[in-house]
Amino acid sequence: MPYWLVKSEPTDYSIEDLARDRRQLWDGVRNYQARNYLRAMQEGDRLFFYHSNAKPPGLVGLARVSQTNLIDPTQFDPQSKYYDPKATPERPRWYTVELAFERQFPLIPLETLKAQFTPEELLLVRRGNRLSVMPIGEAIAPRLLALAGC
DNA sequence: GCCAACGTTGGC
DNA sequence: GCCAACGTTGGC
Repeated sequence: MPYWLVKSEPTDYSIEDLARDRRQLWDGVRNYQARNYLRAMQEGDRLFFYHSNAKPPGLVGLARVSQTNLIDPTQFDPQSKYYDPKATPERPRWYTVELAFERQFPLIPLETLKAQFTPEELLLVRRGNRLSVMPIGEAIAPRLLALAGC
């Protein structure tokens, strides 16, 4: 089963928020590459949850894909900061998934990830990487799980 | 708060 | 289709 990584600013939506809500529509992604990864997700895939713009930034938990290929409703909402005037219900642009909380674990700081993985192994530590959704290599997932104590 | 990296927009 | 200008991300 594939693994993924999703970023979120904890002031925006944190792993604690997901633990409380149990499930959350992952709306607001407005990058085509990230969207394509979202569309490729299958129910049951697991995701590492990353806190960006945090002190320190790092991995904080695990989630699971609970629903796939959902139309992001915020694209049609003029009140939403994710509103996309070029999207119509007939021709939606933005798709996403629903996440289900699995577990929180002690922070694995970005610094540790940089020390343990090469940029080739882990997209996250690639210089200048700004993708908020990315795949995790099959060989890398067990190493991350081990670091997380899972 | 700074700024490098990167994506998007829009004029031509 | 090119590319400069601009906006955003996100580490530091």
